[in-house]
Amino acid sequence: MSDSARDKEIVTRDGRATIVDVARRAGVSKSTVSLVLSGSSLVADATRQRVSAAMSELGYIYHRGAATLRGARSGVLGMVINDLSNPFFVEMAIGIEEACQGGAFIPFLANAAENSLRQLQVLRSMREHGAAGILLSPAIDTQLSELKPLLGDMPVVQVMRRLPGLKASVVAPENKEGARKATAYLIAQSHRRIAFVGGLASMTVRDERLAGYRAALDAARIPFDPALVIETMTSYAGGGTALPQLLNIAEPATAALCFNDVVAIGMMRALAAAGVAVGRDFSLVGFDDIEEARHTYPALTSVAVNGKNLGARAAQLLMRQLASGNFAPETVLCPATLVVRASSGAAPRTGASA
Amino acid sequence: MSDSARDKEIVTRDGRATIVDVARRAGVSKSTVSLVLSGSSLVADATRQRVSAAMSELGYIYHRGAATLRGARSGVLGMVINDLSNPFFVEMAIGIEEACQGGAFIPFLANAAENSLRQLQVLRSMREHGAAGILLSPAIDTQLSELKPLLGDMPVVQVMRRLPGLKASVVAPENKEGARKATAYLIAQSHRRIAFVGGLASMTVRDERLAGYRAALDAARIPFDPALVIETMTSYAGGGTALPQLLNIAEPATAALCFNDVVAIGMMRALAAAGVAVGRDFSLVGFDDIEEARHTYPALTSVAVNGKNLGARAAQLLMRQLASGNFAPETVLCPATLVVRASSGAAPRTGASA
DNA sequence: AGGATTTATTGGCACGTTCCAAATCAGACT
DNA sequence: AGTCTGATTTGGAACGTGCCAATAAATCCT
Repeated sequence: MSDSARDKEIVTRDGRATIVDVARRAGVSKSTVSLVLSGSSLVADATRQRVSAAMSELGYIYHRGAATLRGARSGVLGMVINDLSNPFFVEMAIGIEEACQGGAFIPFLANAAENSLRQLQVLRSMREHGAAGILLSPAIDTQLSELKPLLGDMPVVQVMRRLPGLKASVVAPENKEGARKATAYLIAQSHRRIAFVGGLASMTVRDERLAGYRAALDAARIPFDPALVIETMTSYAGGGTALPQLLNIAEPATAALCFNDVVAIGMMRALAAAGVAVGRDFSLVGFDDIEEARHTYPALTSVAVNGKNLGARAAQLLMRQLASGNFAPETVLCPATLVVRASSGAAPRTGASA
Repeated sequence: MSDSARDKEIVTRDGRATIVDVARRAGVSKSTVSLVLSGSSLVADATRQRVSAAMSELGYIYHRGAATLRGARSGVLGMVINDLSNPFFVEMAIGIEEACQGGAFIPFLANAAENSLRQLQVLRSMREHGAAGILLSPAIDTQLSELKPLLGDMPVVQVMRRLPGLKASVVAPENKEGARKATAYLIAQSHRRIAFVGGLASMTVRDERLAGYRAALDAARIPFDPALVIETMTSYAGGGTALPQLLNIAEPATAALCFNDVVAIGMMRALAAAGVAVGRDFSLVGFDDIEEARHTYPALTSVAVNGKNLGARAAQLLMRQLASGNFAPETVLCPATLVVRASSGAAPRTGASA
């Protein structure tokens, strides 16, 4: 009995069928099943169909672990995003997803929430699973030294954020130029006391945007006033906290360029609560142009970065590098254009300047 | 030469060190390294340290594929979310993430964007990688028959959404009761022409919320008018399209309960554009209470579901089931409470009723 | 001291897949 | 009939890790 019984029990163990089970069922060798799996043209049509039938009859599932063991690549891309509570990064993630549609890769997202320890765990886990590549927007306090050994030889594309010194491709918006344009626009609206609000000093993105702000001031011969530059958390709440420091001073600000839209919207709410008419008494400009910027009241003027496009470009770059095997770091800058809406306008005439 | 050379070359192949390489370097057997890896108390402290040192010297990375091959569980949870452009689901995902902090599991997120084909791919990929369990918010048009074989014996917890007939745990808000409370509140504000706006008929969540809406009407002896129930896409844009059908009719609506906040906010914008004062001329109530609801103007009255809590509860349930090995389906209902803000108020006295 | 028990360590096999070289087969041609 | 060619198919032999049974070393008990 034992011999015939062994022949009959096709599915071994805990219900998970293997290619050997499939092979036995279809009356071929496991090698043939493997060929069918990889879509090889070597196998005859009739055989292919017999094997496919056996697979679905047994509810076969491919065991990727066994495959990566033999060196096969896994077909997953890891995205590591750090601030999913900022809609901009969600739009970026969606852009990445969409760019991968129909391609050979499936992206998985992990949110590290600015926790660099968690970021390390997540990256390690992705590497352990044999991710083919990584799309990374590093946590604010990421240490280069701890990140480097973990990434090893995995192809990495940095999106939006960038870790100085990391030898990896970068896809980012023209932060400096965008901020310069926005500030120049406010100056053209005859604002002279223009604040820069939001973000923490350790963020490279903020450095770039701040540099654009200063460049525009310099070009207009407006002196830079450190009192008008305020660090905050990059959250709705953060935007609110900045307000007193801008209005309760000798020469109050009449306009603000915010580090991003989330901060701007938080600030807009605080302004409304303080009875200041945004767009008339005070001009507000955000950055990123998230979808919500169109729905605020008044609608928010913002520097459009197009997060979806940014994500898509990054995903395309990574997939192109994976396909070609050439991982030389590249830098892609995406345009940032000013979108004027109702939250900004001419400076009120009460100011000290002409 | 060949013999001594073979002994010296610790790291084989393409730079990836194995447990055997580590063992040789530390002067122990691979079994001992394996024990160190699993944190066993069997291994002596001195040995453990020697092994750990060897691991970091070689830049060893654990090969999870090989481990799952031997039957080990992978430590990843898969979350499959379908509408990441709805901030509610983002909040839910963050809740899941937070609940996994410090636990033994790392959650990976995949966005299927209501594409059931993609959802299948993503689920298959997660299963192939040996995910320990799945947190699923199924795509709208998911077919039970195609989902079932793919899930197989993987533990699944459905969050927010639910696929009728799927034998898996569910964590969801009290949709019916929440909608009932919101509608009763509008009735108490003396509204009589109350619309229900948004969502598509195929959504179970909508069915439940609509049922609550009807229950409140029935309790107040207000006749149900199908003309006041409008299907839309669950997007900002969708909310806007509904407006003409509510105002350009014989007895216009004076209030609306929206399927969710995104629809409500879209509708609020359309109302503002039409010159209708939200909160005075027209009362608007959303559902979910996403963070943005507090930032609209006027601030949006909404039925608070607490997406973070919902996600956290689901993650806890799944992890508890994984720890105990008992996968009997459970149902967890989370409270939904009405949060009144400025977007709703008493009905204008121009109406036909008392 | 000698066995019993505990504490550390170790080979070797198995897991499910891919790849390679080799084998088989069906015609076609010499 | 034998040989060649191209089209299919097939046995292994890895890949890196976990587990089990066995061993070696150290400690205990009487």
